[in-house]
Amino acid sequence: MPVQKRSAERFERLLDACAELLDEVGYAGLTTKEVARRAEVPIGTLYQFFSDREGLIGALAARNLESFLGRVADRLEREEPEGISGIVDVTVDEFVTMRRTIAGFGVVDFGAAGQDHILEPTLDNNTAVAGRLRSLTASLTGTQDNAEFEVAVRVALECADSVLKLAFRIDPQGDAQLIAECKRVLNSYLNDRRR
Amino acid sequence: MPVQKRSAERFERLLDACAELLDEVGYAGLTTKEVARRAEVPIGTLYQFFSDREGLIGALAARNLESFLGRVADRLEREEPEGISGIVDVTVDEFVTMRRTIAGFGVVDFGAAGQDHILEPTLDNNTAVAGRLRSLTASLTGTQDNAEFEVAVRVALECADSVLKLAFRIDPQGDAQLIAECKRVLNSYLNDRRR
DNA sequence: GGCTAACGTGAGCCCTGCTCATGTTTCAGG
DNA sequence: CCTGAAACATGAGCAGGGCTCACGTTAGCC
Repeated sequence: MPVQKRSAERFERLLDACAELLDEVGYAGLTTKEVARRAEVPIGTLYQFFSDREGLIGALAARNLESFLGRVADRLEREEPEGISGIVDVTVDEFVTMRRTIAGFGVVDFGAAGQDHILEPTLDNNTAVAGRLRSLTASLTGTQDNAEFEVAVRVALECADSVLKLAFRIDPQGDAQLIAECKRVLNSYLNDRRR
Repeated sequence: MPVQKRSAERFERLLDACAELLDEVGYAGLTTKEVARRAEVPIGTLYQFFSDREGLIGALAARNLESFLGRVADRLEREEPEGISGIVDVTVDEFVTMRRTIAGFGVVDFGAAGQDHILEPTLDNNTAVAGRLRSLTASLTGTQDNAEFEVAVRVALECADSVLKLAFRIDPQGDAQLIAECKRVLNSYLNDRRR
């Protein structure tokens, strides 16, 4: 991570260029040379900030995650939704909104497929996300924040991620029916689990 | 697709080598040069059978799909399981078995992530799989094979795929608790849906 | 045997990820 | 203001990957 001011700007520019390019050419088509060219940063500088191509994409994923958690935390605090389905609504809707508005979010969200352990070196990505989400929601639901609950959140997160990916594969704006189905899956599962 | 005998053998050897290598070096680390070397086939010949690297992996995914559908169809016919949860059991268990025994299955199953439309050019992979699974199960359940049901199968498939991927990320033999959770998700969702 | 189409081959082209030797800038402590 | 060291900047070039293509070999029909 850079500490000086110009470096920090370049760092952000590189992430922005990376996100844009992911939307244009996809994960496999992304080249570090083109990212550097877009950001108007020499290739050597890119490699001063990021260990390698995966590190670059991982940093983008981390930025996405922080942004997502911030937005969800804000809305949960403000709206204090009721019960599981309220939290599911907020979380899914916020994910959908980001998917529609944040460049590259559809390709890497919190970590590109196949490529893991980029957010926390010892955890796989969605586990890291689940951990953060769990501490966010446990207080709201009053649910015991135990091992059972942890598993439930992890499973729910995997399902949500995959069904929403499907929703956006069908329709670039996100197929409404499938977004509704996503919530249905989560509600059915999480409600059944509480017995 | 090759037609002569020696070619057909080489074709299979290439897929086998590809599957092995995927387990060893992962999706990103797979090189066509190494696949060809392993299969003792010149690199030019590989490109006579497969349009490119993705075509090679796509062919492996197609072979996996046929194998999976064959196994599931066999077991469903033989055991005639009761209700939704019976079918879920058989299907998930068969997937888990293949995941444990078929080389490369954990990496590509029916199509590597991010990379789509390799089984059917117009459909995304899991939609193609869902279509095949649907015609397999519709007769058994007596369920109307309608649009509603199609959506349900697609959603269920995405969830199953992602939760099982998680189960095998946690434990190379497949975490038993998460495999159970996978069935739970599917049962909760599919039962709730029938109302 | 002759002929054509299918199959077989691997040196090498082009492009990519990444490095590294060499400079330049920043800034704390004097 | 000076000075030194640490942080930052740079881009030619290397290693290695995907894929091609011009040229050889075989299969199988007449």
